[in-house]
Amino acid sequence: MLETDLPTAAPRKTYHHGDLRQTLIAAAEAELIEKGLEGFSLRGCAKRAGVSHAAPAHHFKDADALLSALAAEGFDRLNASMAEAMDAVDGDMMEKFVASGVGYVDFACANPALFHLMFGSRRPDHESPPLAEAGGRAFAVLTGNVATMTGRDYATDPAAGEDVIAAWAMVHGLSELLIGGKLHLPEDMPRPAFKALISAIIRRSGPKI
Amino acid sequence: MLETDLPTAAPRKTYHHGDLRQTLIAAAEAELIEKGLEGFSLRGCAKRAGVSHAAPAHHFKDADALLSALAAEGFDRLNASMAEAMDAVDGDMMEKFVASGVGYVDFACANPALFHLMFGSRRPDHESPPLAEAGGRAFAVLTGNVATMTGRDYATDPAAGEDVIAAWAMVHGLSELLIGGKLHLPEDMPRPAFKALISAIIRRSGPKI
DNA sequence: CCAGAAATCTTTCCATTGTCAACATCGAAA
DNA sequence: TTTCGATGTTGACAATGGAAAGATTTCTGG
Repeated sequence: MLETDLPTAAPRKTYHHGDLRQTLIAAAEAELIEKGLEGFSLRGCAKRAGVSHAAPAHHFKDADALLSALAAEGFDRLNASMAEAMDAVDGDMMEKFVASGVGYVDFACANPALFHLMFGSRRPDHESPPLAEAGGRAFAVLTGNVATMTGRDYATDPAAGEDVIAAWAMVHGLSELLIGGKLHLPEDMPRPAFKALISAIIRRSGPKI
Repeated sequence: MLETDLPTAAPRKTYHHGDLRQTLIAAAEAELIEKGLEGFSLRGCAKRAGVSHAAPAHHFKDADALLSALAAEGFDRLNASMAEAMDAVDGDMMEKFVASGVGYVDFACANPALFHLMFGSRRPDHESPPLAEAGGRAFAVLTGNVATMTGRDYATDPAAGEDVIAAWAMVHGLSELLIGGKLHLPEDMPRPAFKALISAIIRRSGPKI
């Protein structure tokens, strides 16, 4: 194992850390990436942050609360990934819709452990306001896109439901299968080919307009 | 909490259990259903089976090996659910294809904890022969259906890849979102309406023939 | 039928983990 | 400056997975 740039203990001068809360969230992500959610340990996070094993308790009620905060941050980054992908495209609305889906899948592939925490775990408290709101914003991107394309509003028009569910299920299923290693794509598949494949598949799920 | 029919300790007469291996797998599923994968404990399984906490070691290398065996059983039951759904339909191949997808989603909804173990956890050893083979059989159902409909073989024709991936991603994404509580379908949605919705969405992912 | 071997189960022990309680240190407001 | 809340540390506890060693039963070869 060579040099890693993941956060690690850096002996500090002051008794107080200064920004332990944020440091712990970063440490939790590093812990998640290295050990996976199954091997995640709160004491490991504390060690990475260079504090004693009980220090996190002053910032997070328990280990799950720390994971909740990390998951909320994850949803914000997922939103950013989708927004960035949409902005990078200037075509019609359908193209932007597909691009946002690619952004969703890209985020999952780039952050498998985080994605798994966000969607595949009951450890974070998904009802906690910060997490629920961040998740709601991601959902809003999707419903907004569908509304723009079809003119149907998810909130008021039940007919929009099928479009929204289909689109979300498709990008989510792709993400889960890819990061779960269930799909064995060619190892050396170039980025453009990968993008084209994902885009074509996402297009199938899109609303018929 | 009222009466439960989940396996529980039944004091035994003999020193040897008789069929501890299978009993432990059943106990593991009960443990999973009640506590979730996060709260799963090997000692809890042993208690359910009515044996000491170290007894499982004689049948499973470690806790993950027990989960692997349970996951393999899960894949067999997933296969059965898909096969049953297909057999219950006598229409053209597309209808059977859609039915198998509904069987996939139904299995997930009926066994959320097991499904999560099978697809959303790194605790089972997915390379272990029993598990890998059971998973392979499920995959074969899908590729077989696509081949029957389109005449393209996944193994030899790369063009079949998109069809297979799209179909699998769609049913898998639906399953994950439904059991993750992310999709808020009307609580009282009747079974026929639910089935129609799922079928319509699966149809979108199907091959164009 | 019987003695040894193998399988199965139990008890005991240990390291790790999350959490709690008690105490120490620091900074900011009164 | 003093006091107090926020932040950090140490020590303890119960629960857990796993290893080691002993107890009990079953199997197997003579």
